[in-house]
Amino acid sequence: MKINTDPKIIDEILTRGVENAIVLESLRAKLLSGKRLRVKFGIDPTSSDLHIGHGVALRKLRAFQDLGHTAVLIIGDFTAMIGDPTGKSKTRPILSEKDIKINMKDYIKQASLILDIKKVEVVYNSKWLKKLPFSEIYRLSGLISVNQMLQGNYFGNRFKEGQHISMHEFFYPLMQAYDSVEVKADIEIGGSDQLFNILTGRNLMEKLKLEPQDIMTFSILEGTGGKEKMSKSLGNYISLKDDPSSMFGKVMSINDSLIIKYFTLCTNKKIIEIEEIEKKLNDGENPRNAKVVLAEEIVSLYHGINSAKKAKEHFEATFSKKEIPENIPEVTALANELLSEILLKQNIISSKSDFARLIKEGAVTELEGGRKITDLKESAKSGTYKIGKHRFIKIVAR
RNA sequence: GCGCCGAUCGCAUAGUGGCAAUUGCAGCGGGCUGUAAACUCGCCGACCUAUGGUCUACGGGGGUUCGAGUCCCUCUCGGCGCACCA
Repeated sequence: MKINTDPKIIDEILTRGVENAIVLESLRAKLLSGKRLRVKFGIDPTSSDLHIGHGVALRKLRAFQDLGHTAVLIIGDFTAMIGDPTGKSKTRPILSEKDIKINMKDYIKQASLILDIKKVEVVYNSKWLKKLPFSEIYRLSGLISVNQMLQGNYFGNRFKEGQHISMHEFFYPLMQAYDSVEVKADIEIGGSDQLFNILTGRNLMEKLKLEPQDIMTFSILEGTGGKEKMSKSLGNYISLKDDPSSMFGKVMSINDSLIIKYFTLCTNKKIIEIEEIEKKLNDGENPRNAKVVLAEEIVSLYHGINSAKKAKEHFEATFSKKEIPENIPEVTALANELLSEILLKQNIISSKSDFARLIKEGAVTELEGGRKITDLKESAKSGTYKIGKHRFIKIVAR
């Protein structure tokens, strides 16, 4: 495949959602040169699914692919065992090999939702890191200065505050850096929280008299709550594996202030169109409308346009018009069985005390009769029940 | 090895010997509507014969006390400092 050097496309790659481009002019020159570049993106299998925050970098990687460059996807099966200390105030627990294997299992499958996976060079960093003899690690770590490690970044803060820093944590940036050496990266991309690690790669390559990689980092995508970065452990993430409906719903639930950022980072909408939307929002247009467009865009990227349309209909029926959704889970109830017991068995409520609270708050309704349940000892009758805003269950009594 | 500090409900935090325990985040519910947003009010250990009652909970074990998250002893884990060694 020939390398596309269209300056317009290159310009968008270099700017859209980009926080740091180091060195910008070198990047541009490389991309314009027509040379096939090796673009590295590393991801640690620390959780079992990828979310649209990962999608930001993966989509950028795809953009490079579309120009004809080589995407090098590093699965950090080795680094995951140590745990990236970035942004953590505490040392991260070391994951077991077993956990990592489970997590790795369908990373590739998920990544292929975005990447042209046949053309991706997928590599596992245990391949080289596992074999590195101590003498070599000793030599490599000699090339990185502790002063640098402690300057300004998270290690620095922890050091100043007198918090524990384990020696092994210093190896994380070093390992990530060594990955770059091993795969001969021309460019490494990642979230802006990875800047220090990626810079260490650039640094190490220089010390080893290699052409140093250039760097692109992207703004970190906030999760649905709007404050914290999207992450599985915070439960504020939109997974690439989410089914169309819940993906749609989660996008609808993002904080209004994130709409433009999501458009920029998570969709292919043209910049001009995004600016148009932004203008309308500033003019007081209902953010809901922008979010519907956003949700449809995002869902169709991962599930196709038809599923996206269906998800939209489903959402509007359920939440805008408050209709009863289709596909409500159905259970059969035994005679005299209590409603609370059924809900508990179905994991819809967490305890009978929980049920008592919900009843007190008027959250349980029997839909056909439009009747609020007020009795704790209500026995299960046939009907559709709604618990809160989005928990539904259909009961068939025998 | 010595010394100091710490361990509380998912996370983070408060806690004079009367505590199912403060506050923030997250979560859940009601209201409102623009939606699973924002705002607002409320909830947020379990169980029951349920405007009350019982049980279980502040790292583990023991003790003092009418009563212990709070005091004492001990163990475990973690952090920091010092010493030692190079």
